[in-house]
Amino acid sequence: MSEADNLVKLLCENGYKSTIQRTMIYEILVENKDKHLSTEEIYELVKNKNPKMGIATTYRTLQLFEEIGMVYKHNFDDGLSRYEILSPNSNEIHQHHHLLCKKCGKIIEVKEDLMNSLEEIIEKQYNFEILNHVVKFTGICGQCRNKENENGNRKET
Amino acid sequence: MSEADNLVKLLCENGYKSTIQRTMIYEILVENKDKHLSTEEIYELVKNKNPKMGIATTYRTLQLFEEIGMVYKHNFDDGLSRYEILSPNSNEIHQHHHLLCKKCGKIIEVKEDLMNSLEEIIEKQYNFEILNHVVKFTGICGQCRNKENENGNRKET
DNA sequence: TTCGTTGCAAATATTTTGCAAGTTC
DNA sequence: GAACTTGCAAAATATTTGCAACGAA
Repeated sequence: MSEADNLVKLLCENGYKSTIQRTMIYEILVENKDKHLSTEEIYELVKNKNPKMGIATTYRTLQLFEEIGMVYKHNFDDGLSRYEILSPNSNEIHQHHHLLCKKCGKIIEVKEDLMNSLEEIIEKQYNFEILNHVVKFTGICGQCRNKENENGNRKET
Repeated sequence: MSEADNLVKLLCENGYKSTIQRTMIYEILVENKDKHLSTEEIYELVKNKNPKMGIATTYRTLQLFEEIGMVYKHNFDDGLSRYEILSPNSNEIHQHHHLLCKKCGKIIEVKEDLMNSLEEIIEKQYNFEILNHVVKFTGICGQCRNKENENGNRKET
């Protein structure tokens, strides 16, 4: 249970309460660190342990976890939101390079941090024909940063 | 109308017919080159010119356009698919750098191709606090490339 | 004429929300 | 005990599909 201390702390810091449901979802995410589980999949896994679990709670919890920066919400264009827990200790930017095959939908994860001549290397190393690529940065824009400073760090309602 | 020749050619090459609806959607996309219109928005714009237009056709057409590489399907996590026409003449990889604000949902487009020390520059230049970033490459994976060679270049059914 | 395409309506699928009951601090 | 959280069911939203009528080659 000591692992979950991190969760309790994060929730508390953001003005949220610790509940059995949130803890169970957290545990499932930790057990599946390296996967990209969908909301439905997470819900099913939690329901195995606690049959009373509701799907709405799962949606609400994962949304909350994203808000407090505990998970990353992937979008692989398969019509589902998929979540991956972020390492709590590192402040480094979590970097993921994914190769999404348009034909079979397979997701190939590239581990290395190849920002330079990335494309060339990927083309060769993975035999992957790059048709298109997108770089997305998620964060807080200037305007919101300013507002944050005005309002302190309170939770929105 | 000469612009649309490109559409007719692309459709024909892929075994599809040219229709009024496809042409109209193409024209709307060309008129809004630099925007990221949602399916609904495209549908509304086309319906202004042709009130008989159906939403299902819009969905089907945009799906088709993506398949033949005429458009890029953006995902900005706002629950909608957004489309942008791709320049037909250039074979270069269409590169987009987007700053997505998690709080207000604003999409800031970064025009420059800054792959090196990108983060540092963005942090300063846009006053954007980067929490996370993802690099996605869309294309064809090795397995599918091999299959393509076996099957020739036929349309899937 | 043949077969792809359209428009409508109904069906799916995912996610969100209202609300009463239950839980946490 | 006050305020937050849950579970259920209903609602909302986006997208897909069946099918008869239509249109393009």
